[in-house]
Amino acid sequence: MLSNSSKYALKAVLYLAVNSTENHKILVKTLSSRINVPKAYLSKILQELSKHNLVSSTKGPKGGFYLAEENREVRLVQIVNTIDGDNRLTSCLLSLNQCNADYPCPLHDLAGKAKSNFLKNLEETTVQDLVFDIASGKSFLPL
Amino acid sequence: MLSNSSKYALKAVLYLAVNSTENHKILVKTLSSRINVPKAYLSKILQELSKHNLVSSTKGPKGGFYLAEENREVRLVQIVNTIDGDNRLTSCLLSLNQCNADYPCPLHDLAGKAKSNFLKNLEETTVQDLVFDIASGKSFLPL
DNA sequence: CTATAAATATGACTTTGGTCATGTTTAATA
DNA sequence: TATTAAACATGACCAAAGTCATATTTATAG
Ligand code: FES
Ligand code: FES
Repeated sequence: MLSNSSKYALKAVLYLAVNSTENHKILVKTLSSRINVPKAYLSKILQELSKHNLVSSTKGPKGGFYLAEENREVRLVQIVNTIDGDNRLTSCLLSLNQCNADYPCPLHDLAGKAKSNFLKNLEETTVQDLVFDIASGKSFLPL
Repeated sequence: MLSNSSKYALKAVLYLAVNSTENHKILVKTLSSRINVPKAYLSKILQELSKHNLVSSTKGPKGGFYLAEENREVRLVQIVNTIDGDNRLTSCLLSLNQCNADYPCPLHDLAGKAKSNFLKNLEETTVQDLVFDIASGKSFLPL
């Protein structure tokens, strides 16, 4: 459903969302040990996210990664699509084509509703929304 | 969500369900061209399914693959689990642990219902059920 | 009983996703 | 302005999924 890489990306963004601000940046090294993702690999993922303006960063001493206000409005689907590519979530379960409700495969009804529901949620939900859930104790950040 | 291999497995089983009987067996070669899956690869998948008694086969001249009556009662989840392993469908979206509703990750509610719904459907639905849908024009076999 | 047609078993090859290491650029600070 | 601490860029390496080829076993039919 989601690749390992986008799981890592989501964990990293959520950790930053909860723990960082513009004047409290976080080092890759720290992030790595906190969310339990290999440092070098996490680095590559963060750079990709940074290039697409989904997270913020500054170089040099006192630098690090953080989430600016704008980054908190990012929708989850942007993160997933940036890492996994666009059609991982929209392809049909049986063929490799787009899923098409007018010409549904036998599994379409089994998963179709679930799948489109999930996709819709990813499109509608922002990083900030998830932070609210965490803050209110509705969900927990796995480390 | 599903690996390529299990997509192929499902397509193959469905094709057999619709087009084969005990005295109308189908060659790998034929199946391969009909469902558009590389012959050698399909072979390997069918052998795996056969070993787990999810499809039937006989060797030698006039041999081939087919679905016996018992095979039509197979549940989709058996096919997927045989090919993909057991926990591809039950793992959490963020961590690598089992998904746990009592300690939900931030994505759990987003996808959790969808995911468990899909899983439940896979567990409840038999091959035969899908054949009914195809026969009644509710769904279509992608080739 | 022999020849042949099929699945089956095994393993090698290829591609892709994931992992890591090394060097380069940028910014702070002394 | 020199030093240094950090992200950034690039590419090599490894493991797993997917792909294919070859040899073996089994059953039919003549
Ligand atoms: S057509 Fe196959 S999942 Fe929608
Ligand atoms: S706990 Fe993460 S999906 Fe359920």
